[in-house]
Amino acid sequence: MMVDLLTLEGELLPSELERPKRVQSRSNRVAQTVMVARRVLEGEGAGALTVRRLAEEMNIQAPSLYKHFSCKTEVELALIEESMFDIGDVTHQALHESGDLSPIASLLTAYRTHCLSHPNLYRLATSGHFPRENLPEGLEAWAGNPWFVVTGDPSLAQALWSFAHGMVILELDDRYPPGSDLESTWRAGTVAFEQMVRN
Amino acid sequence: MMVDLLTLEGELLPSELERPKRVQSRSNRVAQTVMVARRVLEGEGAGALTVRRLAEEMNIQAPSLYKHFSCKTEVELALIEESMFDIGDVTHQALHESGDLSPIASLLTAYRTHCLSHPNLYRLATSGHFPRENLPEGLEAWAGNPWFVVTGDPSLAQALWSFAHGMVILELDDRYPPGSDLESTWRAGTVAFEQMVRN
DNA sequence: CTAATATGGCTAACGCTGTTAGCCATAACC
DNA sequence: GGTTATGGCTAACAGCGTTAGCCATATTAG
Repeated sequence: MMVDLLTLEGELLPSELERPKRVQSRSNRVAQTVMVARRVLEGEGAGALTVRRLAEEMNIQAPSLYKHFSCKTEVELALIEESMFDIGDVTHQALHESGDLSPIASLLTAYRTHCLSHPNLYRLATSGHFPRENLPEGLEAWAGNPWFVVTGDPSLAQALWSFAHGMVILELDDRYPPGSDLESTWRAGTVAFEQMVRN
Repeated sequence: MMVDLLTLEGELLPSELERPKRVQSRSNRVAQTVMVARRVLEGEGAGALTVRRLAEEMNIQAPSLYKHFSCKTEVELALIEESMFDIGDVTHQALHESGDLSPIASLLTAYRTHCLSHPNLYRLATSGHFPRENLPEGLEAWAGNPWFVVTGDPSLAQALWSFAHGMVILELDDRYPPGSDLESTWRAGTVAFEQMVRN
């Protein structure tokens, strides 16, 4: 992982990458479809996100959508891209508004709060095959950079992100035994990684 | 989380729970179906696991399967149960065969190795809605116990498991940037949690 | 031993999914 | 003004999980 460095507050910190641009701008109809898709997905879950349902929401017939998209996964790709931009924005912001929290705690809190409030979008964006080739260049690196910033180490960054994703996805899927004190679990993980950057 | 304690090697360690029994034994045809389902799923992925395909493998017609299962998810439930037993066995064994590794390192290594070598079964067992109500009583607690044993604390146990699951599922879905040094990432996470139990 | 019942196959079909082919009206362009 | 691209439409296909209903065999009850 190649990363530029700059001096910030006397410490060597990874520079913040530039927010990438979308590959190609969307036509009106495409943008509208993605909007509708997002609303349906977030409101009613992946099961409701069907081609016919999207068409119905736009008052056209299902096959007409194929004049704008080559397949359903292309719509989902747009949603994944939006989700990654959103998460990137939220996590970058958490770096600048840590308050009295440690950078790691701030990042984790922001990540958890945002992702849990967009469960279906998060699941879509983080489960199954990752369409790396069809995403804007630099998006993945930009979205992942905050994890590197707060740890200062690529391996620790990935480990921290893995912990955060595991927590979120398991919480979303109701995977922890009933009555689990997840606040405490987040705290335990936070401390574990905080201890790693102090040394 | 209520856990019995016993004295082991001078330390207070959580007792190992008893391996639960299956709720009801399977008829021949049911057992055969689950076997076939597992083979198809592991060999060709979730997309190949269709009712018609299962029937074809057994030389019967698709609707005939409904004489043995009320729905497809019941077959998947059996696979989830098997997967949890397998993972539980592997992780419990890792506790007794740590070698020169720390208990945490041993557990994580065993978990990673096993889960990565059964990708489709792991995805099925750990993604989406968790059918807690339809699993054998005690299975969840038994399978989760090793995480508690190596940490000595429920919150730390859940945090460690979340890290491990995040790592495995993200690795399975090819979610880490190409060229990532995942060995190093596992090591970083391992150290982070090991440091938490020393203190 | 016979009659009733349960077991486990079968075919046909339904409603849903994503998707394709092909037709046609309007809009834009040389 | 003729040509082409845009973006609708209907009809239809294959595959999905699933249901209804029929029927032969196996098991059990009287």
